[in-house]
Amino acid sequence: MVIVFFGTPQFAVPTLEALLGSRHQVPLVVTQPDKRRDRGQKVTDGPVKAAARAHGVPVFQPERLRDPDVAGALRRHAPDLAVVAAYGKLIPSDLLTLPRLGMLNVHASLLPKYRGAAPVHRAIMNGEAETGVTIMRIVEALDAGDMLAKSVRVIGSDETSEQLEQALAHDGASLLLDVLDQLEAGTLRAEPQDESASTYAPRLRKEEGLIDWTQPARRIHDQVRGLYPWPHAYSYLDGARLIVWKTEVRLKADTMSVLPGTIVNVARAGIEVATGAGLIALTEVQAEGRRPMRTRDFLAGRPVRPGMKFGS
RNA sequence: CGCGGGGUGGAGCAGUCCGGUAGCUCGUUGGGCUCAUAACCCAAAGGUCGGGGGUUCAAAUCACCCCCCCGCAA
Repeated sequence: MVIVFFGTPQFAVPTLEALLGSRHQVPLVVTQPDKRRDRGQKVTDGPVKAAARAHGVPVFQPERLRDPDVAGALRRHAPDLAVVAAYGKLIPSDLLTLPRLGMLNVHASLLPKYRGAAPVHRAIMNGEAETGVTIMRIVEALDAGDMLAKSVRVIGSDETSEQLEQALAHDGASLLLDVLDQLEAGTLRAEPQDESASTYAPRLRKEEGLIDWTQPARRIHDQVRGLYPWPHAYSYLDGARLIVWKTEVRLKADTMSVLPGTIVNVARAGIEVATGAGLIALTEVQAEGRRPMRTRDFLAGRPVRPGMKFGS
């Protein structure tokens, strides 16, 4: 089949590469316009753009999908199908029917749960035990199309969004190839989503990284790994912001009298902080202007003592 | 030219404003103590102070240029 690919971030790359390595043809990759990012406002290629160029596939970066030349550009390739993986914007309805067989989406959740932009991060932050990938048809409503295939994946108790997302990206890539086989064989079965069971996983905001120490240790741990590596969890110590990269939940019940956010023990293995329920040990942190480092190293040059308190 | 922070033995930091023997915590190596240890005691090795030229009797420290790292913002 001739397949046009839509995608932008790292999550989409395995799917793109799976298609490029398959018997299908990908004549065009559509990705978000380059943005100035990083300090110095440099313009750098996004992951999908870089991957497409590395494979010599033409890249199309329309400012707006509603622009008339977009449909024309797609039509020129007479696609049988379009595959979307984390493109970053809604596809206008008049484009959905442009490919002969419509458009499919690789979504990183077990739909109808976690529709939206940040399904992986939200699943971890909510302490889910498992999640997965769903291949669905794209319809006008966000992530509401009929489901064609699913794969389930267990979430490790210390797994980060970065690790989980990468794993799901590969699950999704191979699952998509299966679906394409079934599509061609005519054996595909579509299952409608149960609207009443749907939940929404909105885009992450920076402020969600601020740690609320009155939350239970388990929940803070989920927040830290869910927001890893972006936008990351943080707090304030001695008036300076401290990014928290890695934590461990400590099951100690003898510190209930200490105010949440108070450092109760300083050890090489981690700075133990009182929370709303239990202790949490900070094992990898990053101070302002510094690189991320193990707590052991952080402590070598800083006067951190029990009794000090994190602000929020 | 988007804003700001930083680059000092292997790691993390102090010293820089007010130039003049490079320091702290840890690690490493050797020795000691101990039933034992991530503990403790003694000793040692290890540094072109990011790079370059400049000012000076003298530069980690002052002025200038460059490189690299980090956060914010996007």
